Amino acid sequence: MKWLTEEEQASWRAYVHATTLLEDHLDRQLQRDAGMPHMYYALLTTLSDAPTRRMRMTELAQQTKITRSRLSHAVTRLEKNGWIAREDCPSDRRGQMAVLTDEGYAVLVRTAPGHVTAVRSAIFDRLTPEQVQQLGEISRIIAEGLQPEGADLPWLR
Amino acid sequence: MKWLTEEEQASWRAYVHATTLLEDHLDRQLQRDAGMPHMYYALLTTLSDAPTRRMRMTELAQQTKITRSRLSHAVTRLEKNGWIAREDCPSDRRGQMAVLTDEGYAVLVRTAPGHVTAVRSAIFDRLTPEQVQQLGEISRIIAEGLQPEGADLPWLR
DNA sequence: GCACTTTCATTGAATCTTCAAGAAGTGGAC
DNA sequence: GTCCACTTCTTGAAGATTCAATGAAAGTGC
Repeated sequence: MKWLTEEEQASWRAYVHATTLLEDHLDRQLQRDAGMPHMYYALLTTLSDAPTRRMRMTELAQQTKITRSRLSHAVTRLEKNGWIAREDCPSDRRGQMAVLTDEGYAVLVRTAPGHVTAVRSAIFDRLTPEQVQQLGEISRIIAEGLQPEGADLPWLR
Repeated sequence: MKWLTEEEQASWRAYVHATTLLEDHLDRQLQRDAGMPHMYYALLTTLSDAPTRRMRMTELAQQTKITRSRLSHAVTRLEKNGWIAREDCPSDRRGQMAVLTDEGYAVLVRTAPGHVTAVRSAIFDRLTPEQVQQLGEISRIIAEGLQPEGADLPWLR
């Protein structure tokens, strides 16, 4: 059993603090300005990047790294807001498509600038270009290690 | 209004993915092995580092970067587990101390190795020493920017 | 002492997440 | 075609978090 070195402990503590504060900060910013938490906002942006602004539930869950259950609940809520609609999947009768509505897209258009500003001022305005690159690389390594990668293993849970 | 560059976007996406997956992973590991989510575990470890294993509520909230409200609810739950006890603060009658019980300490002793292993294998075993240092530095910069620092400004909320 | 402001900590309601269970469809073996 | 294992998505209940409001004590100015 190998413990953490002093340096590792310090980095770990700093990481936990930073992620806690940042999540809190962005959730609050988006709750105030867009009426939803950050994860819900991420669902909308992910959909908006999809070819026809729609995606299978499972794929949306995979791309946003959340469980299907969580996604189901979230979509139910966003559907009530009129920002997402559900459609049957034409090729698989078990499937559902989540569709970004025009109204949902409008919310995104309206709130994206404020959100980008929040992200910028919390992170990118404070980091050097090298650090931005390092953050990306480190994040990719960590994320990679936590994903089954192995294609069709149970991807999460 | 300045948008994010390609590189910034990529780093941001990777960061969100990594933190989502990691939080999920550690919450699950600790829920399974210690019967509590990561944040609750962090409360116990923070207390265990304190001089007499006790701390004022506000200070505990500050050190763990959470709101007092969240802490109140968490301590209520951990009190039910018998892992934390509340004591009146001798010097300030408004105050409460959260005390790590022997039972709570025992849980920590029993589960710390497994948790450290989980953290190691998810992060530190995958990063070079330089990257560990970079992660710490980047995290400190981000955390610093999100804390009022300004001493007695409303520190959070 | 007295009014006023601030701080400490908690509470309840609404919201969000997790977990386990379950309904329905798919696809392969035979 | 039938059986069986697997995938897709949803659901309800339990637990966690947020937000606004509150009571009580401490500090401040006079």
